[in-house]
Amino acid sequence: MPRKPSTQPNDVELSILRVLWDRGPSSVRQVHEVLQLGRDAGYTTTLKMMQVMCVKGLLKRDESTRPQIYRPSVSEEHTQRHIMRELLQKVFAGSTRKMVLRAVESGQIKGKELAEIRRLLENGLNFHFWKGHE
Amino acid sequence: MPRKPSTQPNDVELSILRVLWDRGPSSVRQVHEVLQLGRDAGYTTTLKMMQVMCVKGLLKRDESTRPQIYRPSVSEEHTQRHIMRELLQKVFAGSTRKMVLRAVESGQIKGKELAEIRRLLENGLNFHFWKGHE
DNA sequence: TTGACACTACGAATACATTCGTTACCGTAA
DNA sequence: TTACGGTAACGAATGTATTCGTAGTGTCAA
Repeated sequence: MPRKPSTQPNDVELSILRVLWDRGPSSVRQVHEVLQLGRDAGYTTTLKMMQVMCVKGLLKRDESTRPQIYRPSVSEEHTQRHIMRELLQKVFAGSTRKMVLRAVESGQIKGKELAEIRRLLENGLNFHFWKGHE
Repeated sequence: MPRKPSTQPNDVELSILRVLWDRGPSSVRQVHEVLQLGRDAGYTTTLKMMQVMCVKGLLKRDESTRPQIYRPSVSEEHTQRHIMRELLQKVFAGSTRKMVLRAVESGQIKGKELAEIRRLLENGLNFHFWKGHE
């Protein structure tokens, strides 16, 4: 009596996606070397993870080159949206207000970034407002 | 060659915590009945989960009564903060700005809640500002 | 063409997560 | 006290997640 497969990338998968999002399409070894900074897995572990992610549809692989090059098949933006939407329900019981507040709290915000956030929020809110969400 | 135990409550555990946070200390049956609305697990499954959560330190149990009463040993606020802090690194590469923006986007925001969010944000930002985060 | 070396594929190994079936307990109504 | 109905405890069952060891392939220089 097992659990159901997760719809979203898990922790390790996210760390791999992070590398690919930041540095663009890469070989397994390139990804692996960046990951080494944060943990201590073997090369074949990284390889296996990326192979599994291909099966799950999280990555695509270009086999025409050697070594093979992997790229994300999901965008950073889309993934972030999806995760936040799930979190909104699971952790914040649907309260956007509370989630936004916690998001703001979560960072050690510098004065400069603070102003930038404020500005972006005005845009974000207006955007939603004008989109017609009542 | 296994994985390391997760530091945070997983999905099912969160759904149980949600019930306890919302309705206060409850028996297994009470929790189970609320959960039934969303899924289809048996009573003993819910029981087992809550027992495991006690071992993990997520819940505490009052054995002086019958049926036994469970309460969260972690606060909703603390859990939300922790999850958001992790997410900030894993999903948003440390960009508070982007996380806040996605949080705002994630909800279908109504006009009334929109104003409230804006107000809370001013408070939140000022709070952080005055706390001295440069 | 062949050896050296890196890159791939496969599948075993093992802890974790989740779900139940079964059995043991408890308190109470009769 | 005893049977009954609900509650708890246990441990089995079975995916999933993660990690590697080992063996197979490909590339390229000498």
